[in-house]
Amino acid sequence: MNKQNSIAKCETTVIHDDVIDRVKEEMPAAEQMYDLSELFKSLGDQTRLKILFALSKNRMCVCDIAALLDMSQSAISHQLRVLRNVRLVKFQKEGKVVYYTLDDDHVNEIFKQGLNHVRHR
Amino acid sequence: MNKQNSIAKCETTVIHDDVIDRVKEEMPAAEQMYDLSELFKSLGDQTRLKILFALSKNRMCVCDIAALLDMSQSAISHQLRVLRNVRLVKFQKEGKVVYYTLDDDHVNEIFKQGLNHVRHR
DNA sequence: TAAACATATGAATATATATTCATATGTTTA
DNA sequence: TAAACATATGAATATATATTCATATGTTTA
Repeated sequence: MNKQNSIAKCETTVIHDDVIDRVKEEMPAAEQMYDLSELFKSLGDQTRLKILFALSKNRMCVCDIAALLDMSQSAISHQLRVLRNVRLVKFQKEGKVVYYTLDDDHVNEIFKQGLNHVRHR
Repeated sequence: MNKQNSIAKCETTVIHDDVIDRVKEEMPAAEQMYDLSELFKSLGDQTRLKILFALSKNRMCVCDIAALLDMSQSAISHQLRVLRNVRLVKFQKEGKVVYYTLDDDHVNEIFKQGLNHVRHR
């Protein structure tokens, strides 16, 4: 009841119906929005950012990354899975060692833009 | 004890000490990493992405956005605060209405790169 | 000035997620 | 083949966060 009221109230006092209609049509498909949010979500964590930054310099095995970041092997492995899921990293097995690398160069571009924004205030 | 053991074990079996040392030096400052992760974190949510996308098309007031996304005014207001905190949006008051706009063009660039990645598989 | 209104915000709640712990899996080597 | 090892992963836990609800704040208008 409270919810209904406030929505009704809001709808009647909307300032620009025309803008809302137009923007609604231009809004990207729900699935793309979802994928995009998953991608940025995966970038929104210091541990994963550090992993990606490290991999942008060199391929590294799980144990290397754990040592670099002073974190447990398990924690790194879990985070690498997140990065794999959004295709930010890929890996090659060499014996029992698994080497991770960046999947493509988009990451570096996104990084660059992000740093631009952060530095620019 | 378990933790100590596993870290010690890992350190002795690290594959590339040289790489680790070098990458450690090249790692961006902790504060930049933090800011960057906060920026991407703010992009890692569908509601906020939709808000940003909408604002890239037109300035809109809070009530417009709530109507567009079919969400409560409060929810939108809370999310706008997150976006303000990372300087992705700014606002102008006109009477009792508050119009929000994108703070700069970086967002659009980051968006574009993100969509490239998502579409490219 | 009082009422109407747009927005902001604190507290509560539900949900998502990062890390740990224990252990499974698969490969190499003695 | 058994032991050593690198990595992956499920369950548990602690913490972060999105939304709701109630209400405060500040502006306009009757």
